[in-house]
Amino acid sequence: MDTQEHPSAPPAGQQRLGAQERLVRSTQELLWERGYVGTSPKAILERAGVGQGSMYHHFSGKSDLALAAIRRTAEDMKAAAEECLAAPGTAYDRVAAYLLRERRVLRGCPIGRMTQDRDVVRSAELRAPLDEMFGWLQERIAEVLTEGVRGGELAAGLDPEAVAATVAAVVQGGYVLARAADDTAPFDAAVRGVLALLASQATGSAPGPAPAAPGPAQAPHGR
Amino acid sequence: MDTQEHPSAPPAGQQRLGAQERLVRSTQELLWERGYVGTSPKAILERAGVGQGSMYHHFSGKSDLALAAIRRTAEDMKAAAEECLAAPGTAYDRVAAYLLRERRVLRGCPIGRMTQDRDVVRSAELRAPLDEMFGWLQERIAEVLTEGVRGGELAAGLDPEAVAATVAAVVQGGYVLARAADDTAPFDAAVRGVLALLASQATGSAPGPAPAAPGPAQAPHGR
DNA sequence: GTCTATATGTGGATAGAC
DNA sequence: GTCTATCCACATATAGAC
Repeated sequence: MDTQEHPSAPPAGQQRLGAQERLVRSTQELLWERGYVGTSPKAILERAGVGQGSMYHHFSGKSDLALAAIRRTAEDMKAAAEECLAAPGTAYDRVAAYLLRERRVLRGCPIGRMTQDRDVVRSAELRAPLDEMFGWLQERIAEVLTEGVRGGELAAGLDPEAVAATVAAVVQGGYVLARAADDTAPFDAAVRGVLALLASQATGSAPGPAPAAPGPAQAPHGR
Repeated sequence: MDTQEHPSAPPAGQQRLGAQERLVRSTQELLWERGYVGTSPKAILERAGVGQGSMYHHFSGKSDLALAAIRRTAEDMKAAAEECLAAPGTAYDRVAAYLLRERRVLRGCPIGRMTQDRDVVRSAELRAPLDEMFGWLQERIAEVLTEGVRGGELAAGLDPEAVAATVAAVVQGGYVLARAADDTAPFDAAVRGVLALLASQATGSAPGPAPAAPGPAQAPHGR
């Protein structure tokens, strides 16, 4: 018989993980749903199914735990974006893959959301993962666009850094518009718009197949 | 001699206003700075320089006061945007004026920020002003672009609704990127990018002067 | 109308037992 | 390592005096 006598709350889907890992994952979820100020240690503990002592043993406090969660989320997002941007195809195709990838639009971006949280932005430590993630994203998109320009697929006058920032901004702003409307339509429209503008930068004399005008962008968005 | 005997805290800049108006303005500021969850009645009262009784006399509670503040802010934003979009000039010029207008980028958008607040988005009443404001904005930009297409200034293939959503998203997303970086540069880059893409939609055979390639977008952004 | 006093819950963390 | 008990401050609202 085990000495462990407290399966108090089986945290639905994290049964076989250690307390530390459960704490990080629960925090990731709550930060996404409620933001930093809106997330209390109590809520984290309940979701993770552990007691307070457990949390303060592994982490120095709320901000320390949030730091671990934010870092984890940023890494996850980076990996998801890289999967689209590193795919085979033209530069347009790869940027389109990133823009059209399946997203639960109405939930918003777990990293972008942190940006609206005063306590996060004011802490150099908590802000660092956001800065690093978005910096990387813009550079990576710019790289793809630069390849497109060098390969003759995209117009030589295109400014890769500026358009990369535009692409990243459209996604983040699309979330904002969609949440205001409680409808994914504005997100889809914004993506469609920037893709149409980008498509018109295709030279048509590219090595690869020229991108067709983007369709209605019927990405399978969840709620 | 006046019976009023409590100039307890002169609320810096709102001296001559009634308590109700001071409460609304203080709430507008605090919602912008800290969001809905991060704003306590106590903080509002302190900034407004009034007591609790005063607040609960004019408003039923925090959410009621927030509603008044959000409505006010949405109206203000609408007026500011209309000023740019209704200006004389080509469609490109008017959209550019909106995108390049002076903004305190690192503070973010007071309306867009509400979008990240769970309690706001989940309340139909609190979300309504956001929905209405962003809906109006996108329609208004689309109108301007439609005029540009009809007048032959912009390419006939341009989709005004989609590009309008893109423009609105670039602004909102630009705020997110800038706050993550604690630097206005990503905002400026995103705006520069979308303007360059839009400029390439100009036919060059327009009635008005064809827009020059957008410059470095040295808008006088404050911190 | 506006103020102060009071009430109840929660936020975030510490102490110390097992 | 993990739990429970305890602590103080604050969030939000009500009651009632002036």
